[in-house]
Amino acid sequence: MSSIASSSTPKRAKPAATALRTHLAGALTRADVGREVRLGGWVHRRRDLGGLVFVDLRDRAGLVQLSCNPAWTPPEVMARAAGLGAETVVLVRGTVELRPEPSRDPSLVSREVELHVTGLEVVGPAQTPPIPVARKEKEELPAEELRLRHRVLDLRRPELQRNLLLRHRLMQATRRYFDHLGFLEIETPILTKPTPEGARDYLVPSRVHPGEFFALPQSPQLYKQLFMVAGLDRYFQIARCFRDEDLRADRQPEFTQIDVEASFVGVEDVLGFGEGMVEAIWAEAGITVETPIERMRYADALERYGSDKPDLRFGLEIFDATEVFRPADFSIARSAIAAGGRVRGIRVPGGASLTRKQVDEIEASAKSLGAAGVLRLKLSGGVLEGGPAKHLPSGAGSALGLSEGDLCLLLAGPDRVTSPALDRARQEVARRLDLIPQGATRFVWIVDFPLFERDPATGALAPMNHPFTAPVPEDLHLLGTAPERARALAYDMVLNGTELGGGSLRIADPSLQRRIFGLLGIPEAVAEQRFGFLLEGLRAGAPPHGGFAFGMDRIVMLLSDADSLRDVIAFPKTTAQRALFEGAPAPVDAADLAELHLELKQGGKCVKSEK
RNA sequence: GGGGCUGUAGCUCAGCUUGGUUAGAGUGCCGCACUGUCACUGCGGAGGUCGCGGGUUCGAGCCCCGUCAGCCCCGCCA
Repeated sequence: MSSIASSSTPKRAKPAATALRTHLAGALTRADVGREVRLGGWVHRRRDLGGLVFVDLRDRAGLVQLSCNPAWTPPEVMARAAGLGAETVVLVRGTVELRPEPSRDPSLVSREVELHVTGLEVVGPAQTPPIPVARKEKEELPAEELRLRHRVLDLRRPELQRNLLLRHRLMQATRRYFDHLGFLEIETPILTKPTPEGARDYLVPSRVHPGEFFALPQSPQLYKQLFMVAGLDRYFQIARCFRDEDLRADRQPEFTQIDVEASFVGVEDVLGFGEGMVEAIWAEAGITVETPIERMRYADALERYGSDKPDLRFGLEIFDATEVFRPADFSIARSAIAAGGRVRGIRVPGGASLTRKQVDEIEASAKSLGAAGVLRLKLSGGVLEGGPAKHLPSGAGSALGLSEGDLCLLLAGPDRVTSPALDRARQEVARRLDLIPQGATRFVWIVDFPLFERDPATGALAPMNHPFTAPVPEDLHLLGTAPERARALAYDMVLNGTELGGGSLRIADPSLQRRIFGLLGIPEAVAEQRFGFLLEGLRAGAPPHGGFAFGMDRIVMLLSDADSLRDVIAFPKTTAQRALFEGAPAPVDAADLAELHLELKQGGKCVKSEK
């Protein structure tokens, strides 16, 4: 386990020294040999040889071995050391010494030096821990439920401490970056107005105003725009956001965003800020980001990769095979094309080596996203093989661009269905053929998003991003004729198929904002009721402005190689939205509810008042 | 809201397929011994609501139904 102090210890002389200790245990080196030091830390492990007692002492910086030997340790200290239980907190005093030659193995967790103990005092007795902090090599982690229930113990593990340390450093790098560019870190309210945007709000009842509620913010979106109206010019915040949606490995009900907004900017300015930020954050993690970051239009991303968050670490680009199939007497393709769909697919170089079973699995994952089935073709011995082959004219193999040994996976249907299925198929193939280079980082900006999307059921327009997103100026004329074709001044940053963040330029003109609300079918009165305070701001004279928000937790997760957001958040919630350590949520006293003017429906339980 | 996986000692797991004597292992814990260990070693010991409830059966950790919890996915979510 590597020291977590080496990278975090500031360049001050004795950062660790306090009234009770002189050094960090894990930071002692050969240079300290001969020093009389005092340490404080946790008993990681104890090895009692009878006449000799060794203790691995752990603090934030790492481990050091305490050597208790009657030659230098008083008898009562020997006895105390022999009785130490795991995770007990002790203060020790002694001399730093080089370890005897044969045992001076720097690869040992307790390294080259040890402490010859002359004094030892238990200051924080500990119960036997219900889950182990000191794990043996290859020992499995305890069940996640137990890790979350006993979170303090879990947080003692160097792995989690390293994640939180990295998180801290990335946050500081973010702050330095924006500070240097003149951005002000300004806090926004946590108790705000309920603003339905699709996601569910967490509501907080008002005691003072019966029947009225605050909401926890889903993001500081409206407030940051108002900062621009106020003339603060450049704002950022590492902001907590709340959304009452179901969880995933990469989703928590409360999460942290790097939230940014700036005035008198164009798209290039904002993309530049985002690019510089990513450069600074990745640099802090020791990774150089190649700039400028590649850009791809939304339409191209969907056409070539089937997704607005394409993974560019491998090829397998989607191509259109509709013209090859159009003349063919092949009912699957024919009916799809007749219904306005297309035949699209991917060529897998050397993919003929995939087994039938593997391709079946790939098909199953495509089907799980709504695809009817996957057509397979492969070129083997110059002959096109596979289900659709006999319906295709000779030479179809080269028309499809296939080489010997290639596999071709095709889907027929509307893009709405085939795109996500092909995206999934790309990933499944890449994983099975090991096409993803280790350590590759492929950033891409996705630009030219549509302003609206149509609800497939009702045909109603909905904002692709949010209703304050500005249209591309050249597309303004489309608002009256074909609004679904209008593009937005919006952008997302994608890394390796994961969306890191996104943003847009906002509408500064109240009349354009009114027009957008009109297209969205939001009556003026409703708009005023929901977003009145933003609209009032716009009417007060708003500068052109725009910004973005990036998911901090997700960034830390990627850079710390964690599998779950829960490993980069100190006190996370379970997938059922419970905090096992604190025991939240919890029923409350009936009297407290009454004071909030709330009553539970039948089935709800509250605590009986004892007042 | 829907689907899947998991739940046995403090912890990690075996036992379940094919119901049948006293439910095992490693580790941790307790005791004894041990002067250079570092996953210390050796000997001994304690430790079980087989998640919970119901059912089938002469008999259930094992089969069936329900339920709770954790995780993963779809829906939802930027």
